[in-house]
Amino acid sequence: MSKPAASNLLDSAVPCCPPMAQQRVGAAAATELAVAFKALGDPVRLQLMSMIASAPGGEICVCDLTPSFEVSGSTISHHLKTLREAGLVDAERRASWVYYRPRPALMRQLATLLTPAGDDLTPS
Amino acid sequence: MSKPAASNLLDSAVPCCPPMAQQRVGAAAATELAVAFKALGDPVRLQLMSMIASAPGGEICVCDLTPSFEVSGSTISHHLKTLREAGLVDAERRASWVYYRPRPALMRQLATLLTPAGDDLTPS
DNA sequence: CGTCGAGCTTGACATGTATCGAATCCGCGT
DNA sequence: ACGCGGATTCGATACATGTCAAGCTCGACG
Repeated sequence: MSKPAASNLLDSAVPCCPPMAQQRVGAAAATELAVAFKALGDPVRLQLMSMIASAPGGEICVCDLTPSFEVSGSTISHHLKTLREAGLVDAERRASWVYYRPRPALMRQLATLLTPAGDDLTPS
Repeated sequence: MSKPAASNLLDSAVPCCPPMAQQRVGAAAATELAVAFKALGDPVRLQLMSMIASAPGGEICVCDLTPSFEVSGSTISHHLKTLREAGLVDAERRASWVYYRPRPALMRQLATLLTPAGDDLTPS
C-alpha cells in the first residue's frame, strides 16, 4: 500500500509545469499528467477526491467514504487505488481502518497548469 | 459545429465550484466536471489543449495541430470533438480551415476546483 | 486460537474509448 | 461545373475501464 506512485513529477526537481496557456506541454509530460486528469475523470472518483481533500483533520476513513455512494465497496476500493496510483492521494492503515489524505503537490501542479492566460496564480 | 456544449456549468449563474478542498463536490456537479477532466485525461488531447491554449493570437488552425502527432487526422478530429463537447475549446471555420480557441471560463473553474487548502487563488 | 469486521484483490462481464480507413462535407480555384 | 484539399463523420475493431460477486488479508478482540 502507498506505493511510490509511478509519476516522477512529484519528486522531480524540474519546475515542470507552467500554465499550459504559456507553454506547450511536451509529449512526455502530457503522458504523465494525463494519468492524473484521467483519475479525476470519473464522477465517483471526483467526489471521492473532493471528500478526501476537504476532510476535516486532513484525512478521512474509507468507512466514511463508502456509505456516500451507491456502488459496492470493492468498486470504491478500486477507485481509491486509481487515485493513489495517480499520485493524488495517500493511504495509511491504522488499526482496522484505512485513512486517505490528499497530496496537495500534484493538485497544485494541475491547478497551475490549467490557469488561463492573463490569470494570476498564487502571487507570493 | 461549435455546439452549445452540453454542460450547463458555463452559463450557470451559480458560483458552482469553490476549491474541492473547501467543500465537497456534489454528485450532479461531479458528473459534469468529470466530463472536462476526462477530456484532459488523454495525452493527445492534453497536448492538443495546451497547443490551443498557448496559441499566439488566441487561436490555431487544425492544420497546425495535426502534423505534431503520429495519429491520423481523423483521430485528431475526434479528439478535438471531445474537447469541444467538454466545453474546453471552441471552433470556427474560416475559408478552408478550422480554427480552435480555448474557453478560459471552464479552465478557470477546473483550476479553482483543484486549488489545495491554504493556497491563494487569483485574488481580485 | 478462532472468528469477526474492514478493506483490498481477483476474475468475469458489459460498456466505453482510441484508433484507423473510407466515405462525406464544405469552401475554394480553375 | 468540376475537381481539390482540408476537416469531419461513419463503420469497424482492438483495447481499456467500471462494476460486481466472491475470495483473501490484516488487525482486533474474545
